[in-house]
Amino acid sequence: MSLAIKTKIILGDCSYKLGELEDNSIDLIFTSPPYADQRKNTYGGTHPDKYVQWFLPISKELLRVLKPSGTFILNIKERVVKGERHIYVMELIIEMRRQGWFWTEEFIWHKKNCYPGKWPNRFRDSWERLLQFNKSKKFHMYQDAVMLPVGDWAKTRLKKLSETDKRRDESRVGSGFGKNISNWLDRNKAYPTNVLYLATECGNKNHSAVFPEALPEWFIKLFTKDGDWVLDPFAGSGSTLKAAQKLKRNSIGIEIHQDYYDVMINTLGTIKQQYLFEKKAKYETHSD
Amino acid sequence: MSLAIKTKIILGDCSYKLGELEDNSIDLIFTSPPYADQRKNTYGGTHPDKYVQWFLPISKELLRVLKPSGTFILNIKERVVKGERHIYVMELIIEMRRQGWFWTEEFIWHKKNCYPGKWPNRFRDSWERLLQFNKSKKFHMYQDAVMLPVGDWAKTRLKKLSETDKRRDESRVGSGFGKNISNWLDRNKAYPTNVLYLATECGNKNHSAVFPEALPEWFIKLFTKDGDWVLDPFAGSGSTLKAAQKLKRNSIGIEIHQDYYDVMINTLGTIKQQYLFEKKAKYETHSD
DNA sequence: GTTCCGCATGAATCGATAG
DNA sequence: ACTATCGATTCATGCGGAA
Repeated sequence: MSLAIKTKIILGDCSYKLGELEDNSIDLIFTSPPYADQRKNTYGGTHPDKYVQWFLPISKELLRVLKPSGTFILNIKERVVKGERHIYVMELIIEMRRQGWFWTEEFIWHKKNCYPGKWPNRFRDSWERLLQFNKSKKFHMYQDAVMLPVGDWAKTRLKKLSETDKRRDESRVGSGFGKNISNWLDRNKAYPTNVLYLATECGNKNHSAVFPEALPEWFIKLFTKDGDWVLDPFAGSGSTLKAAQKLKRNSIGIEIHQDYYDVMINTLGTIKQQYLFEKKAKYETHSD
Repeated sequence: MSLAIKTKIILGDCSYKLGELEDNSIDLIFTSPPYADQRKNTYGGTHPDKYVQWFLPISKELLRVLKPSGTFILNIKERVVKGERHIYVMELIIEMRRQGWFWTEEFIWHKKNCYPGKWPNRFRDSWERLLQFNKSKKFHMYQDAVMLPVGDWAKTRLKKLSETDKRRDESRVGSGFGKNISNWLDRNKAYPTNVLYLATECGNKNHSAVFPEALPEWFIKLFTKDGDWVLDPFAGSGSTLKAAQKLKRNSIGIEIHQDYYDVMINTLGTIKQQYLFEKKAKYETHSD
């Protein structure tokens, strides 16, 4: 038994590939499916009127693979169609509840930097939904893992201190000084709210992510613990998996597009699908 | 003819009192109806399951009284029922669209200071919906009225512009200087987004408002001009009407509760319902 | 090494134009 | 009439090169 963390990437359509995963095996699903008719060049693009119909079979599979104590976070935003916000997200929530999901909460991602533009009838859209669904009303939530510094005054000081602390932590492990710092930090921490104020990461990489790594990171901390299993059925460039690795969680990503798959293989250093099937080992939950 | 601004307050249930208003006469409806089961002591308290059914006749009347160029802003947030967010807001949006409303946009009120509290399965709720509905796709919007000072990005640019301006000033004294300045001022402002980051007003008063005055103020600036008509069918302590007065808009408030009605009468110095009926003058759109 | 500046770029949306 | 494509608009961010 080692403490090795697994990151498994599957190339293919999650509509089919989810069938390979076992029942009640995933602790957190965090994903951002392609929005309706968006990203046409990389994904097919689903018409807004058919979006719910397309997504429901997938969400049914997600319900199957999720542990009863697990959580599903769905990052989504309805687009504007003919001057109106389309209602497919509303309809999806209603239909997923019929499917057996509990719609526990709606978090908001308030984007620091949103897309530019000016229109006579509309301002720039600077927020997205992070819908929390659960399989049961008893789910795991580790609130202490995402506590925040209190107030603006503390924020600036904490930033500097935490950076200093990091460096010290690397050079001198267990010097006793870090403990003082952490005590000081604890006293100045508060629980966050259901609004996340984060910037998008844009213009840095070949395949830029649709959300910053801090987003999955926050939810992974909140809803899982070390060694738990995280799933992203629309893995894209792998932000969710990267965050999971960083936090020592096992993870599975499914991605239909070869380019993104390659990016993940190169970036994450993973157990590939081939390995899985050659060994006839599914994503076993025990460690090697 | 004077430029006097009218503020009219009607005591009664808006389900009935809206019938007294003329068709196509209101430029902006801004309201925050009693949330489901939330204010049992002051209002009847509508059960979440019957909320849509209760609200639809009211929204039908609102559709009638609104000008085709007008806007309806609905401040609402679904409550948690048995560990889940209830879906009555989703259902309401879908049903109001069937009624003929366009669901143009969803603004978010991101609360700077939200209610304290701690629960094992949920963080504090720090946002509310501000649903924008329209009667037609051609509605009035005065975006310049709500422009904001630009952030850090502009500061650098501003520096450069002022330098350019200086050079121009040196080479051509007097000519075109004013024009440059006005460009400079214009560029100092940016359009806002669809997220409003405002603090709640702490309940220092007897009848605390459910939203800060800055909230209706922002939408009144954005969707009306001087002398337009603003309606709040759930006027409460009168924040909407106060903002309308301040901005020189005519307004009508309907309030079912005597206490709140009295507060408004004392605060706003208004034309009362009695006056209206004695004179047989409805809320005429011409000024006195 | 810093700081500063320029520049590209993003889950966008509208209106006009073309087929 | 209905869909498809294109240009214009616009701002926070991060990167790279320069001072």
